[in-house]
Amino acid sequence: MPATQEKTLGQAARSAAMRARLIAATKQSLMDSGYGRTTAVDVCARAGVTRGALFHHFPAGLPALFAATLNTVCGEIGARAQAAARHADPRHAMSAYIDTAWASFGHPDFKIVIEVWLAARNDPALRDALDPVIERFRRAATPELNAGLAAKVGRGTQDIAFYRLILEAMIGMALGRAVAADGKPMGHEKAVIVLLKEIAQARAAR
Amino acid sequence: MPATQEKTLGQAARSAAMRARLIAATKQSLMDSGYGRTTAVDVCARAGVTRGALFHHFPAGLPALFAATLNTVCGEIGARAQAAARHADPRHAMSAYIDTAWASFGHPDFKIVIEVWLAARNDPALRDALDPVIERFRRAATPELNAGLAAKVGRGTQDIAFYRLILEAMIGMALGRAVAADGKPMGHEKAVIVLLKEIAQARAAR
DNA sequence: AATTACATACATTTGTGTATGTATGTTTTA
DNA sequence: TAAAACATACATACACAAATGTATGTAATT
Repeated sequence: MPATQEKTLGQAARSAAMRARLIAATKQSLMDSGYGRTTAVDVCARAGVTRGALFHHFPAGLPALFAATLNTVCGEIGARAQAAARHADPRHAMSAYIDTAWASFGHPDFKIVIEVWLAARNDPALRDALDPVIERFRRAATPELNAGLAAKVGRGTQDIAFYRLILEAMIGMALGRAVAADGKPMGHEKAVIVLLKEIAQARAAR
Repeated sequence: MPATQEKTLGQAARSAAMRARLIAATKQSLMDSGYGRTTAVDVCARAGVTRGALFHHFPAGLPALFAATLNTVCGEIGARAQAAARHADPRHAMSAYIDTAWASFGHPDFKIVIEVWLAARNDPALRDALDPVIERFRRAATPELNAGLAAKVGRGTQDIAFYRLILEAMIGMALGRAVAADGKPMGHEKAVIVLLKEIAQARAAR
């Protein structure tokens, strides 16, 4: 039972657990209320604590909590991509990359990234807090800055353009899912993925 | 001079002019503050009127104003697409379509669509107000529902998948521009457009 | 004279930052 | 190894800002 566990947990572990709870509550709130309605009050209500707890663990307030949440979500996304990469067929690098990328962008959680990322555009405090996370993502997703990625997608101008096309299409589909009435997939996603793979194979066969 | 013009305008025209001013102010606010910071107070300050004027012309308040703004912006986007279509080379239907589509999605104003559209996801009142506008757009952009569009992009499963790929990539790039620090284009957009056209021609040559 | 087109004023709500209180845990010291 | 001393982890309370809806006032049109 959690009550006794909490007793025996020690304050460091308790602290980490509370941070995780607050981040999970923030994810929840972002998922079903969006950034605009994700307030400190709402998050704390979901986490079952008062704002005192939030300000204790995140003295900088909501922006810091959003940054931590985005960091967590991006970590999970990266982990999913890596897991998908393990199951991918290494004989078709580009097809494999498309699968791994869609494992990231196609996941419902990506809505969180979109919400927070878009909101940061007009909120200087949030933008500052998010900057390191965004920069980390940018480096990971830019072939010119990521040798491993470049090895997969190629280094030519055409290769990079194709890589960008893949990425932008996936972001577009992720946005479409985020604004869909119920967050359900839109139906044509699979067909687009298949088409991208066909194009990739045609390009490889050239 | 506007002062005397306003005198001789008649109340119907004045009313229309004020609505237009409020909508323009809303566009401005959405462009440089985003949805979250676009409030009735802010819009009215930009328009140089009090909230009394807003509530007079839009008794339902901000949601109605957002709907009217989105409607206006979508109209302008459609007009730009039509204008671009006139200059397009009719010999390459798909290439032409890509140009006209990018004339719409590549325009800075598309940020407004994204902001409002995404916000509507979590605001029932706004969603209700926006529903007709969104439905209109959906019908216009779905080949299965729009014969003219289907004639351009084709009716086969593959054709529609390629059409979706184009659309999603453009939406992705539009989102990227919307979240960019200064709303500037991202650099790879042109290359992606060119690549899409090449793919289109390769498909046509099959 | 009646309606339209606004402005003004007020009450209410909602969120935020901060200051202070208190219980629980942890370390230090006797 | 108690017990005192301190730190941590929250909750409570208050002052304040900003936005909203509405009600009422007033000048200009028709």
